[in-house]
Amino acid sequence: MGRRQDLIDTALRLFYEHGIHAIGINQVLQESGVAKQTLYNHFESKDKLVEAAVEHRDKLFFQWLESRMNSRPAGREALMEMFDAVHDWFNNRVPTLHRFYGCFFINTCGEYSDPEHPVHKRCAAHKTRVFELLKRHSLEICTSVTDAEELANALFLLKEGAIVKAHVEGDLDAALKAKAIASRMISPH
Amino acid sequence: MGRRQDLIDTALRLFYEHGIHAIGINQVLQESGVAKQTLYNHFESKDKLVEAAVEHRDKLFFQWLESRMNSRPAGREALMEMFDAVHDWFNNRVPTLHRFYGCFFINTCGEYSDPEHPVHKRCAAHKTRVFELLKRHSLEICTSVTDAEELANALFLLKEGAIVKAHVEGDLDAALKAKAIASRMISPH
DNA sequence: CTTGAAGTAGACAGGTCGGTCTATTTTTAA
DNA sequence: TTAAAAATAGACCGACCTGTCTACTTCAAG
Repeated sequence: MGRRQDLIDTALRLFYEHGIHAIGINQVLQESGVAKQTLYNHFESKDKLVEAAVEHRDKLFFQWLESRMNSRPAGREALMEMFDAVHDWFNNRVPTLHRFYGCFFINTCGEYSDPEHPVHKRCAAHKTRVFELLKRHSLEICTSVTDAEELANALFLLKEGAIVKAHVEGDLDAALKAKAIASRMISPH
Repeated sequence: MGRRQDLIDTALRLFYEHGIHAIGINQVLQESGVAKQTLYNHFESKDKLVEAAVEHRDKLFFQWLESRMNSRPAGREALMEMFDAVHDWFNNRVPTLHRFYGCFFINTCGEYSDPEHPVHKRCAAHKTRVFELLKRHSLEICTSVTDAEELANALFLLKEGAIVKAHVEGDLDAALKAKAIASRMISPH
């Protein structure tokens, strides 16, 4: 793996569980077993490590979601699969995503509220990427681009809402409820 | 107002904008113009001040939302008004809620992920309170309690999703898009 | 006028923060 | 085998952290 990746993995795990400003560089070093100078050979500052952790989470999450959706026929079934996938995530059945502590990107934007900050921008880019994935599948079952965008938007909001409800209120069935709503929205097509 | 409220107001403003762990007690003291000992006369620790800030935000936000919804006839119109209200919030037209930095409760849960932590619990209680408000109005236009709960849940998810989209992606029209979706969901009733 | 509560200013304590530096050891490749 | 590169441990820096303590001031109620 290499020390660089060890640092990113450990940092991501700690940042995700406790928040970024609550975790010091020394804790990342101790838990990863890497020396301080090695960290600063790979990253010029804590902020750069944060950026790398966000980028890594983006890759992990997006690839997981995309492959889950690709396991089903494009369009309606893939879109429904998204809700089953996040349901598994909420209920800690996806080890690669760690234990569920809400959405890392939402949480991180709570700590980096300035939309011009590189960390915030990376979080925004992740969400946009997921939205484009939904839009791609929505196009399969919609008669116009406008309809597809509206459907993708609706599904996106339901998914984000479910993440929030699952994390803040501890509602482990939030994804299934969102799926039921989404199902009703698509079926009349 | 009194020093205690000065501290809560200042703490809430700073916590909301920058996150809780990024703000030190000394900064709250400096910006509020209160002495350190006075803070520790009113609050036994920073955590208690955080709790008070969350409680205050709950009061501010809920009273604002409820009064906005009460300005319209109960039921469908009040529910639609919710989306107009949060639209104003996203676009910084609600001074009492400060400039928009996403949902303080969502952001705070990102920093206090343990669901047993008092701060997390207060955030969850806030969301539940809002949900109950939606349910109350949903009951006005639904034929069964089950239907009302499902409608309230759908509207809740759309609203939470819109908050996330507005904050993370900077989509200032997220509330209006959510409203359009909600409108289509209610009209067939 | 006095007494006591509340607030102020600021030093202080022990610890952690991000980050730099040195000196040593391990690893890698020529 | 040897020289360069990478990683190590850990001291060190100045700043900041939460929280305590002391000494002084403000001010209202009796």
